[in-house]
Amino acid sequence: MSEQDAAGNGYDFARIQAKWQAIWDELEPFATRDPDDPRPRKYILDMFPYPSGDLHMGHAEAYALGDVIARYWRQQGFTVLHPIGWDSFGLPAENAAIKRGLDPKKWTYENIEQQKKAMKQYAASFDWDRVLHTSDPGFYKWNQWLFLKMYERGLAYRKASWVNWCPQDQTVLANEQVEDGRCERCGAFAVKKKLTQWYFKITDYADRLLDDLGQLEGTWPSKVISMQRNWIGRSTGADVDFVIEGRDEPLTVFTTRPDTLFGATFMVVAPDSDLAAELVAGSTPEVQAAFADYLTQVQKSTEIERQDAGREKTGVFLDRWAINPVNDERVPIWAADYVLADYGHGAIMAVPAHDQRDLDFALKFELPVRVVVDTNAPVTGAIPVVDPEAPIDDIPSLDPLATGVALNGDGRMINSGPLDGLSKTHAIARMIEILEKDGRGRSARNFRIRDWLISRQRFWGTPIPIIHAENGDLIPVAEDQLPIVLPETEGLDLMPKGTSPLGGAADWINTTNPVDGSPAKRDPDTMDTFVDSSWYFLRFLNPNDDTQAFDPAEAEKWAPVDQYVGGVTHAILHLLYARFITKVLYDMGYVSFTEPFSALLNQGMVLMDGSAMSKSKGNLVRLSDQLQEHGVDAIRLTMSFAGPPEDDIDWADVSPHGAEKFLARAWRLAGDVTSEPGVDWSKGDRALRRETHRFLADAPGLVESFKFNVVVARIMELVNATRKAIDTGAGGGDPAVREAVETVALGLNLFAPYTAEEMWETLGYPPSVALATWRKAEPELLVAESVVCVVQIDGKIREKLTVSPDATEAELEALAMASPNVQRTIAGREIVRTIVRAPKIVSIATK
RNA sequence: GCCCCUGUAGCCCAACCGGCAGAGGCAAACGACUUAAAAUCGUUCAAGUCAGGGUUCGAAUCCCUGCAGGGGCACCA
Repeated sequence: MSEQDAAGNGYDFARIQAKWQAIWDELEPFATRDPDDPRPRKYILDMFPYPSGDLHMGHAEAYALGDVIARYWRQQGFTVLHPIGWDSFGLPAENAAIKRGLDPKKWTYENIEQQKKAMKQYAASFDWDRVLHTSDPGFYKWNQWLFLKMYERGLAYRKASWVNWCPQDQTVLANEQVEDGRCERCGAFAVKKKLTQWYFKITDYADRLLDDLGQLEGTWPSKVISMQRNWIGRSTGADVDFVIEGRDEPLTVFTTRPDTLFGATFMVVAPDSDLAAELVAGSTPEVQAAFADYLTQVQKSTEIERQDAGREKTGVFLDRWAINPVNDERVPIWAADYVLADYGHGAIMAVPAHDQRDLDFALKFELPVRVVVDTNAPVTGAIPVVDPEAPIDDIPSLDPLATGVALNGDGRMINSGPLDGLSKTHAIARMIEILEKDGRGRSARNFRIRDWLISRQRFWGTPIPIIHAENGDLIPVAEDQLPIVLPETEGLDLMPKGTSPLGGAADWINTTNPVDGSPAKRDPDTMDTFVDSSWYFLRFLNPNDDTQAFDPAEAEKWAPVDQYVGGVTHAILHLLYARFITKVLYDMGYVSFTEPFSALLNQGMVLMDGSAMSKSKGNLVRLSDQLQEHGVDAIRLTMSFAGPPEDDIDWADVSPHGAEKFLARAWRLAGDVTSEPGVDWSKGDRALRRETHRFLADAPGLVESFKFNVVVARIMELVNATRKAIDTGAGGGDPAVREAVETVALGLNLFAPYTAEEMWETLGYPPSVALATWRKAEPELLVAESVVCVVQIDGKIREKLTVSPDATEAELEALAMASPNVQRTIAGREIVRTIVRAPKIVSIATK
């Protein structure tokens, strides 16, 4: 297949691959076993895959990049933990079971075997001793343990609420799993369903999840940080209590604009909230009927319709009234679906003059609008503007009733009693003071993020370790009873029907109440698979320990993960959950750190002709075909060389064939080296040595800043220089040539491990190049003998001087002034300024 | 609507703190090899950095405006 192609000279990747796979299997160079290894440690982790069958181009990119980093740190003298496992619970296995009658367990583990083989062929330097599968009872036992710990702390709880339901997958979805109103997995429109479900209380950690993002600044992609910030969505403002006529309890609302409280002319409650139901119950029969109609209509509308900001406002008046706490005005209470039941208090004060949504609503239902901020007035920075007497200019342009545009900018308060004359920021602070003094409000914060819904009505997941007593009590399973193992699928109907298939496993679901021995049932639901992946990185430390989830002492040694590598598709879901669980484990005292992943690299996607590959688009490039055609090393190299790792790779723009040619070229160098190992480098050709050492000096920084494409380019340069030295210069026997080729092998180990091993062996060394250490550049070889100093006159280059690298500024200036070119150019001009930056540039400014 | 990122040869991409725009690759052209082509090897070619303005002795790099592309959040009070 490749005997005579790329190189025409016998570079046969298929032969090399087969040869080294066998050697690696024997040598196991990447197992991390010695607990007393004195070397510094690095934990390099690739996001573990779902066992989907074959590896695809996306895997190939991710594992190539992660492996560069793992191999790099080994070369730098670190002991590297680089494990792999499988995120092996989840819907595809179950769907395959339903569709094709396969056992999900069998399907899963067969796929894992296939992928494992492919990963080994791909030369990923994983520690194969530490493989884990989340679908092993030995793993999910600890998932159940984690659940119980969360339950003990009140962080796992059950509540009835409107949840996202996927009618296709017949299961609930977490908020994070709904995209544009659709199930992120199957694309079906999600619908709302009221169900009692298990939640993890991630909102308790919202502040810390947001604030700690600051620690990740610089080591996480700023894109991911901002996505998480957006997702958590903290707003600051105030809670304000409104007295309701005919109700003992006040109605509390959250607002980010307490300064506009004097402009609150009505209130709105979410129609699907308990509050609306209660208020309506105290109203007239006519209102009750109208409300019932409205509620039905709201619940029929899909999430998509409801989220369309441009859609016309709807609502019903409840014929109930509240009292504005600052001016004692009676304000009507409406129900409208632009207010969400599960944000804030499910109710708002409406300030139509200064909020577009409220204004739209007021215009439609002819509710009063009162301007309380003169947005035309100048705002003078931090100093409060206190001049209530100043005239309010240009009132008509300020009239939202006329323009239909709410005034949400800053300005000077008017019509607001004690706030009059203040600017927005000062008015907000002042209003909060007033409210707090009167006990009618307080400063408050709200979050966009909701609690994490973790129950799923599916079979292939971790059973929730809770027993339901006949009287409805929830009894956690005792820790020593774990794991609650999934029943066999034989005879079980896995068809989705809205309730968990586990409910149909009579032998399994029926149990006894551990308290009194009475009949009881197990919880029929399984956990979201994101629970598994939120702590799996700790399980790698001792994956077979059946006495604890992970060993805190090992965690102390290895964790947090030094470098995490994976796709940006998990920017919110997985990474947020893992951060959350890590903080919970910290609070419980199991770990001493609060962030799981110290650094994150998001690789881009592999595209074809500008769009994601898919069978239906007909632009699918099969990894197996590419490997067959060009070999593992060429594909890995292509992935690394295509561009910055976080950019998408368009397979139409890259050249695996070019990579293959280059590897053959590099490989041939090794055969042309005629000196023996151990020759004295110092006698070698100086120019080539300088190239080699420049590379040795620069490569580490480039790898550490993820400029893999540049490192590859630098290896290419070194290969080109070495080729030239062999053919037309020093010759294959020169020690500098051996030094250069050995350096190429060390560099290629990161990107093309098979070729690197083969070269290393040809050069006369025993395996493995992956365990060889990087060489230090010799400083004296890094200083150039001469450098070019540019002379600029008024920004234009007029002369280039060849000078010693340690020429002084005075020398350079003198040299520049002595140059005929310079003299000619400045003749008759007055020199205003001369700037010298030794040894690079002399810049002369004239008048 | 709010927020973020990116625009450099035909294409993918380099360029440290602002200091000679070019490292590498792809494509192309030419040459060698070949009866010829492919493959292979060698040589060569290329833009003044999206547009406009500003700061500076000096701008791809910093600032402002605009255009183009990509992404995140979005009836979140």
